[in-house]
Amino acid sequence: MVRIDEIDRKILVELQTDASRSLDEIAKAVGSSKTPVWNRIRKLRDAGVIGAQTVKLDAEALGFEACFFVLIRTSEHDAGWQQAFLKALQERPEVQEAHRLAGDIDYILKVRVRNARAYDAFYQALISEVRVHNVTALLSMEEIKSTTALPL
Amino acid sequence: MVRIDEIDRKILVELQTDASRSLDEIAKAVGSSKTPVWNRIRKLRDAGVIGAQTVKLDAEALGFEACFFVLIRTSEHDAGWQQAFLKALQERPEVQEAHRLAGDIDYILKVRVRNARAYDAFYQALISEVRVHNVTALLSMEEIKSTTALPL
DNA sequence: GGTGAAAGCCCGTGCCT
DNA sequence: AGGCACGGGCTTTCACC
Repeated sequence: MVRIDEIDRKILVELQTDASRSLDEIAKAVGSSKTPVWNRIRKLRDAGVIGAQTVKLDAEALGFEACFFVLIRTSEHDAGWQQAFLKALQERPEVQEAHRLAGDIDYILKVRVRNARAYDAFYQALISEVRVHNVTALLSMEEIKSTTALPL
Repeated sequence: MVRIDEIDRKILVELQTDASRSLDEIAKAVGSSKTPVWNRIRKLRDAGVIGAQTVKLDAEALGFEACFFVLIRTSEHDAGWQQAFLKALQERPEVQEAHRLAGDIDYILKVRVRNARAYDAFYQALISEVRVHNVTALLSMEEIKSTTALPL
């Protein structure tokens, strides 16, 4: 965990809100000026705190109208199985999130696809690649909120 | 749903991979040149297909070490309750995602907090604001994959 | 719809305080 | 470490093909 002072924090808030802002604007917003802000951003980037710069695309407008949360239970816990499962998830672009969980359910995935048929294709492909004991899919009806912003 | 041709698609792939690339680089990558690419980006932005530009921050490095998926069942389905619940979610910055679901479970949230105690504080605040019938929290042990990129 | 050039702004650096 | 000023490069526009 990195040490971050108040100005760093403000810079991150700005960048996370709108990364297209100019250095001058950010500097003014955080109460400093160009050079020090630029040095801080550079340092945060080098430290890996600031990662890739991306744009948020409108999934619905682009025809990705189905979103599933997939709860997975497995009986297999050996290293080989886990590695194969991990690889399968990394390779499939429709998997937007994957977490290993504590407790009853072993994994949760967020899967974004064009429609229910595309989800079934994904599901069939996945279970043919790796053995899973139990799969529950939760279908999203409405995305109420979606952000990657951290509550700094 | 917007009509997108092959060049638009390539531009979106480039932008969602790395939005800091220069127009020249993007133009070369998609096999076109500056001005037409710029016009397409402008059009896509105006149409709302391209949204905010953000940076990905390293949550762990910044001390956000706990991530929960929260499954919520409710018995209340009237408009007033739903509005209050929605408002509560929008206002709480630790809620990174919220979806209304089809089926047994009514809502799923993704909640990012500093630690388990912070999650409990969030949970207590939420249930004091709105009545919910049943809440299950899934604790993430490991973020295997995380992307907002659509499989264009 | 693609090319080229021109204007202005912004990034990144180096120097000075 | 913060502020200033300069050069190169990039965005954005416009006129032409």
